[in-house]
Amino acid sequence: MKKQITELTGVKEIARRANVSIATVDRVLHNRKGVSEQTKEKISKIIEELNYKPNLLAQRLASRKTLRIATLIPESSSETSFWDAPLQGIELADAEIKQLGIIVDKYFYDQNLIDSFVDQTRLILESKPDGVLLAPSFIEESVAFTEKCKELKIPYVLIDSDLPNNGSLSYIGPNLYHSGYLGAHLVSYLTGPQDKALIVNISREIDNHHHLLKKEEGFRTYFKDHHKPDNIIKIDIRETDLKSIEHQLSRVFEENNDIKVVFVTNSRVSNVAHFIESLGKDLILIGYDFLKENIEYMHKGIVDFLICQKPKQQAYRGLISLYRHLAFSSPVEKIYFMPIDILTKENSAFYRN
Amino acid sequence: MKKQITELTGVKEIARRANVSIATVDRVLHNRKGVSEQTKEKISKIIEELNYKPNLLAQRLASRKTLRIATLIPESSSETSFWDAPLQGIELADAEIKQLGIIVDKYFYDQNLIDSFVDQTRLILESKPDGVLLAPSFIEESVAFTEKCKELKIPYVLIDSDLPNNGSLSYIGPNLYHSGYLGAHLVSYLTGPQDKALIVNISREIDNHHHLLKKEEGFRTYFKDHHKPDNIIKIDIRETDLKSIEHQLSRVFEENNDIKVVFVTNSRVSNVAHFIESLGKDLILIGYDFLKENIEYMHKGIVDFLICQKPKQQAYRGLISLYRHLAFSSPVEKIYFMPIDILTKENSAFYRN
DNA sequence: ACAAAAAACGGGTACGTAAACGAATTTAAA
DNA sequence: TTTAAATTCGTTTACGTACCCGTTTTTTGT
Repeated sequence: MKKQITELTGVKEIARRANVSIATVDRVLHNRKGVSEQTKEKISKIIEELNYKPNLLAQRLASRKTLRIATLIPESSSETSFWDAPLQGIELADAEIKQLGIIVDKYFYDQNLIDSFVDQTRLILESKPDGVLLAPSFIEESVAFTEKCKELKIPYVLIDSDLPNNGSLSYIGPNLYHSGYLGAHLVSYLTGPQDKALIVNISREIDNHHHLLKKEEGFRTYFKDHHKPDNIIKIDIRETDLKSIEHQLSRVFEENNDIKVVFVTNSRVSNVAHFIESLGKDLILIGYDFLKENIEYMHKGIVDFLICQKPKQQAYRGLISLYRHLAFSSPVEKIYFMPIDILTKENSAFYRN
Repeated sequence: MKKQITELTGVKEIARRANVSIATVDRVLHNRKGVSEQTKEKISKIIEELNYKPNLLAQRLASRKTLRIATLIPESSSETSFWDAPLQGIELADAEIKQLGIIVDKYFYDQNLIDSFVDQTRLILESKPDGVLLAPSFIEESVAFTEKCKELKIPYVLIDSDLPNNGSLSYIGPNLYHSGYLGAHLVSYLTGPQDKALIVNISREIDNHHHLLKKEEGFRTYFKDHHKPDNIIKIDIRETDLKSIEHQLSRVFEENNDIKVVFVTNSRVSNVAHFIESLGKDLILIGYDFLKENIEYMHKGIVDFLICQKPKQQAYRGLISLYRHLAFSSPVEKIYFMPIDILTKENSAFYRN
């Protein structure tokens, strides 16, 4: 004996009203072929009227296919633990959606080895995933990869840095220029217009460098607007071990003993802090990212501000929106700039990375 | 002809291995009675072995009941639009979960009328919801309400302010003390240790006041640690229309012409900004919340910093975790302090409330 | 020892949608 | 006109779990 609960919605009701079977309704819903123009129109109209929204639960349940999403980010290195956070975001999202029939395959590359990146992209393409989450450190190679994805109709989401004019489903990450601009603004609270500033770029690969240049540009622009523009010194450090860094820094400080502000364009600020601490000068130091070592120097009073953009959230959001796109074809924001967070001694304990 | 996809998981597999029916497995899963101790143990063991996790989709689909969640927050008033943001958060979450069989009933009260609050709580209890999201402005009445919820086994989540030692499922909101402390820390960047500070509390109801006092306490503690503690003046403004506010402020400024810093303990900072602008003095002004009018004064340079704690996110998170708790009995963080965000002219454009 | 009550268990349908498969109908080819 | 092919559509099973209802087994009482 069937219990007939009168449903006012659902394919069944549509089928009843249109005087067809649910299979036919299903066909027009997924606009598969095999339906005459006439009945198709009739059904469409009823769907419209009922403002039918499919039951997402039933939909996912009935569709037997398990979606596979590949993620590709740098591996955490001994030099910086920055990429721990995005990985955590991925794992968090993974835990949430794995129960819903989604498989997340994690791939990693070495930020100092272009080849490792290329290798991994090849592996990913071979595995034919349904979607890709990518942190595109190497621009040229990333473009090549995403082109292939486009050919294969694999949607992909970019995090951490963008590939302009690229056909990604979404970009989730910082607005680099503005974060540099904000850095200079903070500096302006702490200094007079005559004080000299030092910009420190620490990065081996020229490609990652692009990331840093954007921040530098923002920083310089603010100084141009509010300070004497020639008050800025800059140093590029390509040898990224601690010893080389300190060596280079000490050279700069010997040559310029009137530096008041130091702006480090990435998470390597703790290395600079280590040097400045030994220097014993009372400088203002601003850097990036919520890393353990950076926070420590902030609490010591060596680092004044950290700028941060929720790397964990970036990856988490990226995966979730990819999942929603694939599973429910939900709309996705094309560009999602993360907020530019300011961390101080006093609020870092509450920060959500 | 049935297509037999060999499932390694699921109740069916458990039933097969235990040599019982699905129904029996179901009984032990929900520990309903009607199963002998013996078979119960056998099944439990297999469940353990298989590390069985129920398919959430199927679970929700099969359970016909639609969950109802009631939300109770202040209505947006002409005096402050603060509560627009939590409402948006609620609506966002609502849109997401309504497709999953959850109904959200929204209730509102007037922050200046205790009775309206009590009335609404009564309505909510009559409707017998499965869960409640509450912004407990009036402490005593809120406690009475939550007590009844506990009796009726209705889980509830608190946002915006906490009821200490209360049996809520979760509290999602600011740590008020630390946000005040941070405010003072920012002030310290902008002033010398001799400068005088004015604390402004603007609130009609004594209950809301509790909220403000916590912030004030944090602010004062920082000053005690780093400045002369007697450098603080304080004013309580109970008549909250613009005219009264300006009248009171002008009196204070007449009596104290050496005030350098103004700390407004809630979102009414724009009113103070309006006064200070007309005053023409170059003061440092810090206040709360990402409201349109506040942002405007920040861009004018009247307001220096805004402290903000994602009210929209608070409500959103609250609803989502309530939903997950009810639908999937997911674990919930007992206390979730929101990050303490610092807004300046330069990063407000990217802020996510 | 026997009936009655209680406990233990299985069969089967439902949730709302997907999709394979086959039946019916129309159209095109001969 | 006949038949093959293509188009249009309906029936049915399946997804994994919940739970009603009826049947079998065990326990209890006399």
